[in-house]
Amino acid sequence: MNAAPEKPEQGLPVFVADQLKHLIFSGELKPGERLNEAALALRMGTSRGPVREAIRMLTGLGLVKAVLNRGVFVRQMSVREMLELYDLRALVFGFAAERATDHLTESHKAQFEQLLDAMDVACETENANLYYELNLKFHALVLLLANNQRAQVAYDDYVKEMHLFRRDYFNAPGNMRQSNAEHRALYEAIAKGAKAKAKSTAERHVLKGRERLLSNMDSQSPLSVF
Amino acid sequence: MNAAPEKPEQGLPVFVADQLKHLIFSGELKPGERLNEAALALRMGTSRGPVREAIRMLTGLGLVKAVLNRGVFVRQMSVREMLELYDLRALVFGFAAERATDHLTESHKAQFEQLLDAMDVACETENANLYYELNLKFHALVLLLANNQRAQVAYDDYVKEMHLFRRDYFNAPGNMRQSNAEHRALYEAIAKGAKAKAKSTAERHVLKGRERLLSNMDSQSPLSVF
DNA sequence: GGGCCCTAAAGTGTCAACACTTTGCCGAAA
DNA sequence: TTTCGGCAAAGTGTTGACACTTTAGGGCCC
Repeated sequence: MNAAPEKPEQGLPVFVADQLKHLIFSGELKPGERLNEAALALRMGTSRGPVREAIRMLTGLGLVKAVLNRGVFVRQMSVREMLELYDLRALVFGFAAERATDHLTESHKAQFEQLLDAMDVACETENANLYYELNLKFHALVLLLANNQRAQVAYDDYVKEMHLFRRDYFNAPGNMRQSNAEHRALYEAIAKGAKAKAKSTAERHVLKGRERLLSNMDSQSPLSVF
Repeated sequence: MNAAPEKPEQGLPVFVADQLKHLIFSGELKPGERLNEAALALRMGTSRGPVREAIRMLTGLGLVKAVLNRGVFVRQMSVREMLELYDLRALVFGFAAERATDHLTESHKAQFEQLLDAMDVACETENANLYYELNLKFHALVLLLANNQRAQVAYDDYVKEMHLFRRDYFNAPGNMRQSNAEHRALYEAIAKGAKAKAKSTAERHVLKGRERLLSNMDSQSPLSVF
């Protein structure tokens, strides 16, 4: 159960921080939950010092929130924050799609088509997990082609951050086919060099997720909304 | 010379981190410079523990970079990073300007006009520092009206982060008048509710800064470019 | 039975000491 | 003079101990 004694190659705090990120994004540490320094130190096989430093890194990244004398808690995203995040994600994805038209090579085209086909297969076999993975790769490829590293990590952070939202509303598959149709339209716009089309298609593709969230909110318990 | 013994109200690490941010953004700690834990601890009147934790927060924020066993260094921005940052800043500012059309009140209009007039005065008196301050407030007001807190802090971070660029190229005033003309055009577009116009005007306004940077790079020593 | 205070346990905040790594200096050999 | 080896100083990495705050539980009074 102990963490792997693998790589203090970059210092214990970094190692612990990576472990914690994994615990958070995998859902083992749930939003709102408190992080116990002593317990974590024991689990990671270090003293509390490196654990505290790791936690401070996460506060800088906005993954946890510290309250004086009471501990640090995994950040909880409100609906409002989630909606705002969708807006920014759509913005950056649109930006990336527009730029991607300038750096598309044959090799990239092949990757795109391979991904699209694989996602079609995932649709037909109703394999939501696989589709999710491929979907991430598709988006990552667009961001890569945008040739703007800063935008790339920003988008990546946005996606990761969305995992801090409580999971209940967040599992609306079934529109995989619809989603992949949008992917194809986006790819074709990029391949044609149609910048404006690529941009608006990409933006709308992300905003679809925002709308899904909103309609899910309406139909669910209204007390958790604000 | 010692830091004010004012507010451990939020914990020493947070206090130290704030001090460090101030040292960095004020230029007292220059990009590339190393942070000496013991010296800082002495200066802040604490032990090294809280200093280390504060530094880890800054690494999470991307303000400093740690190298194992060799210390942490104030981050240095390359030209490429600076250009990428301008792109994102333009994107977010355009987004904000578009949204701002939806939340403009009479009170805000008054604030805008007051700022614009004050900037005109700053232009005529060649008061670059004052213009810079007012300019920040103008942009902040647009972001406030966008009604998206996440975009607001993102934009703020972008602006602060640009201070990590070496200062040499970064002092091209003289186009204050031109700049304020763009401000006026942007405000008018927002006031009219012309979303597309507001968006494109805002984007271009920021990208002007990017172009200035590029032309400055061309005319200066070519060895620092990459 | 319900509410209040008091106390012990748990947990966070801070510190000083120790171990290890890097850096700079000095002298000896070529 | 230059270079290489090694020693000492400086600096970072980590730890365990101690102080303080919060929390939970039990007993007492009303």
